[in-house]
Amino acid sequence: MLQLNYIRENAEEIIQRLKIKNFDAGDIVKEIIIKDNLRRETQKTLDDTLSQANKLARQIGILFKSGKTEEANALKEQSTKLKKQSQVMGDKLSTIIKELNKLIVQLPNIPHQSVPQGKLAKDNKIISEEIHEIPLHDQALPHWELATAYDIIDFDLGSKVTGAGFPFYKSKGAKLQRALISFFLDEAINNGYEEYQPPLMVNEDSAFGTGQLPDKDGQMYHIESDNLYLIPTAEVPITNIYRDMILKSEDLPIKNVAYSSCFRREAGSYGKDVRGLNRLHLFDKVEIVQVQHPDRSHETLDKMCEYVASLCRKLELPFRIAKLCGGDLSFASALTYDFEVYSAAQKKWLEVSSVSNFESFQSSRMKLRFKDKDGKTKLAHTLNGSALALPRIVAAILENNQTPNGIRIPGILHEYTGFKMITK
RNA sequence: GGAGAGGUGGCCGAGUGGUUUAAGGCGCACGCCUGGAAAGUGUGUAUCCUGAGUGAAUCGGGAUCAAGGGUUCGAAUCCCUUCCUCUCCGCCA
Repeated sequence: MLQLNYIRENAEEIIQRLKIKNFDAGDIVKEIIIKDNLRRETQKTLDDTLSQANKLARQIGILFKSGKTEEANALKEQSTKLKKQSQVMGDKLSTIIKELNKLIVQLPNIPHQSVPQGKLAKDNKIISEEIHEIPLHDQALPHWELATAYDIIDFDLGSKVTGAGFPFYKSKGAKLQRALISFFLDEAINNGYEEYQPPLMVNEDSAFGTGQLPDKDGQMYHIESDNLYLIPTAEVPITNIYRDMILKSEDLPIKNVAYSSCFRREAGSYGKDVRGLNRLHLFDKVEIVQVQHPDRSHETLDKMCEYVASLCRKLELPFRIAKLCGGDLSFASALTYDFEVYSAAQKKWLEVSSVSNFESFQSSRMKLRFKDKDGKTKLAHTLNGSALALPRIVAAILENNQTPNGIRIPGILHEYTGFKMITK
């Protein structure tokens, strides 16, 4: 969420820069400024009235104590009147504030200066590519067929027991999942991240804090009886650790890593893009989260990207990095790099990680602040990235490493899997 | 799930309707003292909104004692609702 002061002072610039996100903020910003003026006016009148009432109440107290009951009773009448006034104004003020918040929450984060123009994913700018030849044999199969052929993932069983998009992983398929999770966690820990194991459900405040509510409401599973949300990513609980906190500047950067299941309704997606592991309602992911000083957050974003790239390299996967264009950038993000690995049998690039700097957008919602060296309290910057999401990595590993004799496991994982090949 | 006790500043803790403008302590920061330190001593020590000044210091108003509502001229204090913590019982991996 953008800061009210910032909107007030930079209205024109905000409108211009949000155009890169293909968002027309003109009307909303105008209305915010009008509402905000009204808010301040109303607040001033209310505060003055309350101030009078407070003074009177004190006087009455003193009069009662010194036995001047009649005088006190006379003042009471005045005080009652003021009270009624302030009640009316208070209601008005809270209505205005509610309306104002509703408006502010509609504004997406401002894209970083470097975000390229564009509307769709095809307008994203590929900024680097590390590819190598994947020699596939004649009978090469897409991963969903490999999964059945080697009996390592069972999609039908998932459909029977739960529904589409909830696969079972079996035997070496299950072991491969565990191996990847451990590998990703160990790598992150070696890079200075602290491991957390978060709750898989969060309350409404947390879902709002990281920006899932109100705009992605339908994408989360909601448990109505307890008003809890199943997390779509560990980003939500891990970032919300710091909600309503004022950190010390020496606490920064905070580097956390968490493995979690991720639950996504994925309402409205069908077709060949969702085959096999390409899109699931439930999947596993290791997520890295950082809280950083505003001056250093973009430097940190680059480091996080370099880290994610190192994972792809170690897994011997061809990958490329795209800087998202304005139109593809998420609501809360200022700058995002997408990582895609090449899945040879599908002949497709699969998105496996999204590394973003939210700048102060999440912090503002969460009231995540820090005391800077100059003694001032400022909003911190938050960043996160998948490092990495399992299903598509698994898809790419299976497809790219298939041989007539079985599926080869990348060397770096051998100590985690305990086997080098998946055979029939 | 049932019964009971609670939730006060960074932390501990006093406070059951009116100089509480939240005591006192610890911690922290700065100063004094000291050859240096400890001890001692003094001062300061939340957040948000807002007005004047003005992108500084400063001065003023309002809000916040888990959250929200209510009673009252006046609420940390009384009442209601929700959330959370602890103890006992029940259930249970």
